[in-house]
Amino acid sequence: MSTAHSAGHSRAGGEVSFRDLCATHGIAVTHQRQVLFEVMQSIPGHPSPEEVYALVQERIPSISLATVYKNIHLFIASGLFREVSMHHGSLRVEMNDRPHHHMVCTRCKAIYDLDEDQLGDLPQPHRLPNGFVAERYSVDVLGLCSNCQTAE
Amino acid sequence: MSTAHSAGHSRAGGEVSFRDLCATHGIAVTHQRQVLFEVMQSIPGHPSPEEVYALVQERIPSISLATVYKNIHLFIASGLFREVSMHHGSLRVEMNDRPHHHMVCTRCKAIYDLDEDQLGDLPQPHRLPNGFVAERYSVDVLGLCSNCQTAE
DNA sequence: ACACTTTTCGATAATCATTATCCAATTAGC
DNA sequence: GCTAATTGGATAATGATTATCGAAAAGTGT
Repeated sequence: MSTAHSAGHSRAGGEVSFRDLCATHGIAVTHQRQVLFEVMQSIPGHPSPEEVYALVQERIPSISLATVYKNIHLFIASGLFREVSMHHGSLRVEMNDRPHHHMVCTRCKAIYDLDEDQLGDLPQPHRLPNGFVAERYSVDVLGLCSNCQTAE
Repeated sequence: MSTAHSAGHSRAGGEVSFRDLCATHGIAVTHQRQVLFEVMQSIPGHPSPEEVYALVQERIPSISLATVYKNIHLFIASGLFREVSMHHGSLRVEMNDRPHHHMVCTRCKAIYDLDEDQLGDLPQPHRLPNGFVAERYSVDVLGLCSNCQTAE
């Protein structure tokens, strides 16, 4: 039988592609990273690190929460995943009472207000999935502020 | 001279309106709330509680950080201010690799994915203020999920 | 496969943001 | 002004995340 013996390169179904991914992104392949990656891809929605930790523990009981954090950050930095919100980690309050949106610098995390009329008209949602009722839109324009464009 | 003696009601320039605001929103008027409110309104951008605390301390050196937190939350709950981001406080990761946006329930904070084509076309930004260069848009549709619509 | 170098992992202490607690001080309503 | 209810201040407690550091595993050249 043609049992795959692709030791060197790779390219079969799923398992091997993670090695390629790591090679592409220049990070080392470890067992915990592989399992972490697979578990995260299998989770719908946007789990917290603790939730990911709990699920990975089913396969690697000895894994440490610190490892989960380290590798989630590594995956984000490598571009394998992405943060849901680029906003500051601490409570931020909106004092601008005019309707507006935000420009968020993905590098330095600065948030600038962007008046609604500077953005253009947003689509009106007819019907949203799951019976969700919209109250308003909040748009983040993600990009680089002028400072961070020049910085290396 | 017609020096205002509006002891009871109010309505002059700025200072008094805070009493009205509190009355409208059913919260008690205290010195620290008044100063906190004024300081926050004078700050551009989206300061952290620590930053607000530092500035309020200039006027009320004895104020406690806990008081700042308590009243920022009170102001948000009363509708005087609003949170910049409704997202969860902990790190959330995006595993959905298709272009999409989010529906965020303002009550239970759940985040649902919303495929890009379910939303409609977004405006193309021609030129953004401060030389900001946009990479992509991220839209949060804020509202209530089906569960929270029925809940009291 | 082997020895060596570098990176990663696991355990845990440390840090940061936020919340809870509890008593003194201040408001609100007579 | 008097009394009850609310708020403020100091600080301990909690929850999330990061730093530290020796042990284990991965990467590399042979």
